[in-house]
Amino acid sequence: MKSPTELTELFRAQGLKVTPQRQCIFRALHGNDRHPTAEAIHEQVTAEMPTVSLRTVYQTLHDLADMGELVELDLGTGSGRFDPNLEPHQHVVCDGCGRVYDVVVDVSPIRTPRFANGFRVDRTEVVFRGRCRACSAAAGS
Amino acid sequence: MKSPTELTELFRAQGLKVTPQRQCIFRALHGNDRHPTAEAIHEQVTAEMPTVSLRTVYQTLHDLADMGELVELDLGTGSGRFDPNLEPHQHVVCDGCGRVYDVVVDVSPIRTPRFANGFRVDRTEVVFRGRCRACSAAAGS
DNA sequence: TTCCAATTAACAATCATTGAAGATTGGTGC
DNA sequence: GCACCAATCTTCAATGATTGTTAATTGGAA
Ligand SMILES: [Mn+2]
Ligand SMILES: [Mn+2]
Ligand SMILES: [Zn+2]
Ligand SMILES: [Zn+2]
Repeated sequence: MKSPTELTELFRAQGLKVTPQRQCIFRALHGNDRHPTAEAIHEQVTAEMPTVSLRTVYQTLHDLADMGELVELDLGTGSGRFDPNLEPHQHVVCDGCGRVYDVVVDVSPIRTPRFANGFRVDRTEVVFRGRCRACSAAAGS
Repeated sequence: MKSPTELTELFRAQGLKVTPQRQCIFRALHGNDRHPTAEAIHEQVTAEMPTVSLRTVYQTLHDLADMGELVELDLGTGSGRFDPNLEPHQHVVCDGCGRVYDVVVDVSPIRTPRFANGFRVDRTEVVFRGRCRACSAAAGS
């Protein structure tokens, strides 16, 4: 994702308004590697601007996703995750706490299957599931 | 998943009752490679037994999943999918119609990442996303 | 056949997300 | 600096998938 400053320019260039709400959301996302939910961003934003609605957060997240500045992920954790990391990478998901970590793996050795029925594969997603150290310890007790 | 007959025995052996509703659900799942939603199973079941509730379908699906006779998948298609295929395999998902196909790929060449923070990876999921022939054609028009 | 715990059906509630509509405001042009 | 209006924001209702609750029903052991 671009920096808040660059996003401000980008929004203006596209004829979109740059509101304080949006800028606050830009800042909450910038450099955020926690794969936050809309709710998580909302909490972070309301700490600074208490009146911002969750609806506005969703709208801005989708605007950014539409512009390709953000990727929305569905990792089966109950709610969508938003990822400002646009580099090709894969994810590690904890079954216990739902935390998501980035990981770079070479997926090229996976042979993309060929389908007789004309299915066109656009992307290959790899998700590593398991338990983080804290959740392993908790489950063992 | 075991056959309806075997499941009947298995349920009895576990002290669970074998109701006509459950048997009908067993039959709807047996050999089903469509990765049905609870709703889809419910439709199939109500064709034969119109009074079966969706709640009962969910309950039985979860019972089967708890017994390891079924795998519940969240492939980001909006609702959970239930898979009676217990062989190791991966999935191909159409972004258009949400249909899910089985595919067997060798995931062993993917190096499971090692994490300094003690994350224990239990399984590696690979999802191939794209469009089926019908949806490619529809999108092109 | 009796009986009771397991199961079922009906329905309310939850959670994440989206729809709708009226109130507010960024920023362009004066 | 001020007026204006489309874009945006807030509020609140609605959606769709799933789960909680509870009273009525029933499988199957005795
Ligand atoms: Mn990521
Ligand atoms: Mn499958
Ligand atoms: Zn964890
Ligand atoms: Zn399709």
